[in-house]
Amino acid sequence: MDERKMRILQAIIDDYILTGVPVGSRTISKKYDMGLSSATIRNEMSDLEELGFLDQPHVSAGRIPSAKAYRLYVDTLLEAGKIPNSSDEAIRSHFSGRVRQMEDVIDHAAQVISSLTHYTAVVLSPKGVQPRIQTMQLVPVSAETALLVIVTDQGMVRDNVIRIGAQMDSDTLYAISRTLTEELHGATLEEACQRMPTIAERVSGNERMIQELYGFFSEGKNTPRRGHMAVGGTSNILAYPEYSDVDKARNFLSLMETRDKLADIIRGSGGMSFTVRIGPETGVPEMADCSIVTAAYSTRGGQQGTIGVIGPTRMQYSKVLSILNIIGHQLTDMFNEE
Amino acid sequence: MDERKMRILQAIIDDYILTGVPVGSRTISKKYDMGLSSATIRNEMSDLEELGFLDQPHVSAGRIPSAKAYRLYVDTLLEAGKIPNSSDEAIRSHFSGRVRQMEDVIDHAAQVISSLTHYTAVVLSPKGVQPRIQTMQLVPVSAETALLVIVTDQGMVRDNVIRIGAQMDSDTLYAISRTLTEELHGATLEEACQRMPTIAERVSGNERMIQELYGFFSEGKNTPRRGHMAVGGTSNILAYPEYSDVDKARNFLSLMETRDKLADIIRGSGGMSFTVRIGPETGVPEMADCSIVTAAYSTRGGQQGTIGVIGPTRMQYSKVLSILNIIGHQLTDMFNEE
DNA sequence: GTTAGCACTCGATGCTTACGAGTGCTAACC
DNA sequence: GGTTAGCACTCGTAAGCATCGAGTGCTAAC
Repeated sequence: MDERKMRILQAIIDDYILTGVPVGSRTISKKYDMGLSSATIRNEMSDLEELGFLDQPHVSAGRIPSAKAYRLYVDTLLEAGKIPNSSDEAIRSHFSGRVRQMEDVIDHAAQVISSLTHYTAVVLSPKGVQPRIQTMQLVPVSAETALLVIVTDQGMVRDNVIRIGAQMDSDTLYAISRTLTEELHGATLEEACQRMPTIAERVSGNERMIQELYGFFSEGKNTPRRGHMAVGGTSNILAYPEYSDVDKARNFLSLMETRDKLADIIRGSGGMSFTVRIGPETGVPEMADCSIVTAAYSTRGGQQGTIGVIGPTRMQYSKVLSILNIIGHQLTDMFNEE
Repeated sequence: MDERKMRILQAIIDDYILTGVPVGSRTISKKYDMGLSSATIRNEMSDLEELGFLDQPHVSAGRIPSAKAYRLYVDTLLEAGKIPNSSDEAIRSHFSGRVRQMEDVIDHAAQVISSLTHYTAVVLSPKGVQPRIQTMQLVPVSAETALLVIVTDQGMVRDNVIRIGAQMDSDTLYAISRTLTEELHGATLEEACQRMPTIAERVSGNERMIQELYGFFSEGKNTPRRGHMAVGGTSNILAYPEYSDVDKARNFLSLMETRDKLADIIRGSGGMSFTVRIGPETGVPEMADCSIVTAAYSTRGGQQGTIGVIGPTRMQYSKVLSILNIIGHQLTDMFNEE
């Protein structure tokens, strides 16, 4: 695998990413002036095919890069560490200065990424360390219900309507809230469950509410909540001829709709700062011709969130990596300064 | 337009909805035993075409119902008031008894509707009367930020992180919350804006917070928040041959992604309890071959929410209407009992 | 080692033909 | 007069077939 083969392979990948059409020897020798005739290229291509870097759809078509080729290509990109930070400013301007809910930011990020890349974008809210309760507060809603608001140490907010046994005024609820915060400050949901007996003692005469709280905690602890997830640009994939087959497209799109499965797939990347999974590497049959690129961002407290792009294997990896890099940093900055 | 024509038209529509293939005279005379020969049917079909109820893709194909035919069909359905309540129980069981956030219910409803109908479902949160503030509460989040929770008279919850000028402990925030609730109880967001000067006086020394509150109110009042919207089963449309054309499918899907536009379209139905818009009646070019069926549900306080189904013009109207009817009632019940 | 030349492959394109579903019309029938 | 059998006609679809050309692999000359 000498340097010339490398250059030729590079050219083939570039061309194929651009056009999506199998590329022939003449194209390479003319368009990317290598100073070599098509016949020579042909010989090299034959070698590259033997090495497993190229596939041939059929004899009289050109070659297309194999997953192995993309892998090499991407590894080279990543190793060189040359993820360009082009147009950094332009991208940053997509996020206005207004302080917002984390969820809004996540939704927005998915929009921005998908519209910049023209692929499908997925953004997952941070997750990692078990969140710990910082403050609890009950807000009266109606005679029989109250809103339970929990602020975690990560600054995340979670709320849920619960039934309270009897009508209580705002002050009573506040008093209970203080007690709850006192007892549960710093606790994970799991610990909160265990401490319920103590709570029940201190807040006596509210069995109904205690029960609801318990239900809420244990539900929260058992369903490892995937947190918030935003998906943008699902229809973008249809623009690529790889998915002009309606059945394939439908499979893909319905996968995008089963949020839990999708979240698992995206999270499958582990906590690496960058991950690129190419075609079969994704391990998902519906994504045999897709690649998934993910990047991590983090919030204060070390929780890790994931942003990702799903596109055809012939994806503009370099562009995607650079965009994810910038937006990942952007998000990290935003969540840390808050 | 005698009764026999009506029966024939009915049969044609039924068959076309079922198969999606232009239906010929022989099919009608055989499959739906009318006691008439295909020749007679042919004559009647010719008449029906002249009347504008049938279209002919080309000479040697069968006929397909026109939008006018569907309109007649649906009107008959609706007038007869015979929206069947079949399998009511089965559908109701999809909603468990647990009290939940309105948003969860809405998301869930979209899932249920799309999986029952196999079309695309849209659910919009209630809207109508300007919501009025019932309770306001500030919950400490970090040194510089607090979570502002607003409960409206409809039992809706809205929250937003705001910056507070200085560090304040929970009691201080609670005291301010009480003042805010006192001053703003029963106010719309618009009125809340106007009353800010009074607030500023009573809560002096917190310019930063006052400013943030004002920003929040005026933003909320100006962007007529579309509320929450859930979409389910967008990929279902691809199962119908009408959308096997990739370009068409892409247009449709990207329309489904531009949430604001979609919300406008669905809301375009007004507050009617049932609406059916067929093909061109939708007024949306991307939906020329689609129909939109909507139903209303309501919360205590008379706010109106909308549930809707988007599918091909040859939609199973009767089934869809019945499902929307049941789920609409279901939602109304759920939101009223709370 | 490189390259021109050439036979060969095989999908894509386009044309012709055959088929058949379905129509409209006419004439006979009840 | 409504109904129906019969038949010519239309037109989209599928199948068959020749053609084209992009691209290859191989060989022989440079």
